[in-house]
Amino acid sequence: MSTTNIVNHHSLFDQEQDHEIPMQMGFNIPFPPNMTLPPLDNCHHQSLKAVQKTREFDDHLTSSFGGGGQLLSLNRSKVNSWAWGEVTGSLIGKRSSGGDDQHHHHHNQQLGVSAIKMKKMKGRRKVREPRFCFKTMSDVDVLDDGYKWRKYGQKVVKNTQHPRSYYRCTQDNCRVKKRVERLAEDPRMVITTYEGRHAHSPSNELEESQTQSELTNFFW
DNA sequence: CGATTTTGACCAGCGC
DNA sequence: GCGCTGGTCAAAATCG
Repeated sequence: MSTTNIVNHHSLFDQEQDHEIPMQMGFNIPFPPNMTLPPLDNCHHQSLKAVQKTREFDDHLTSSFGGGGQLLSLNRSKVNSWAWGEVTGSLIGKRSSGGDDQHHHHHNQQLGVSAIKMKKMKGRRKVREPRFCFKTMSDVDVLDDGYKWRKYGQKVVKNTQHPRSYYRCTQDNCRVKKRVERLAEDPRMVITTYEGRHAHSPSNELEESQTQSELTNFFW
């Protein structure tokens, strides 16, 4: 059961016009998909407010959806995403974490880079990549979001029972990553965190239902 | 046999 | 500096 809870969310969104949703939800961040610009901080807050207004989220942006919806919360980090890469847009320095990331993450995160890549990346600056996560009640860990992912790591994080899995988009030149873990306090919950934006479409030829594609557009 | 997962090693950042 | 931690690599194992 609950193969893709995400499908259930559709019922909540379908009355909305497709092109309206991303703006309202704030995930359509006004910077190009090649991620040369940071996910502007101020955009963050406004989006959340928009979410509340539009979707009647509560103050903590946590809410149960009706009709069997299982997306319980949405969260978007404004300062905790970091990456290495070329910078063609605005540069940003490191800023302190505002503690706005997932409540279950008690600290700032920085991306690790391999030694080889490190050499290549020498001299380049840090750029933040957009990141957001959501909590889902689900039996399956990996929700089908229309993209293809390859697992590249698994780690047991401190103070948690369940390991965290790391995935990368299989598309060439797409460095979007996601990680999946179960909430320690409630193992029924799956936390999915996306990092970066796809510079391509899901390209999931078959079995991409309309529900899924709509949701895909909605999120990323 | 190519694609993907598994898994320990390795690395950078951080706090002390 | 040292140890801890989370993120990534990469070789081997496994899958389809």
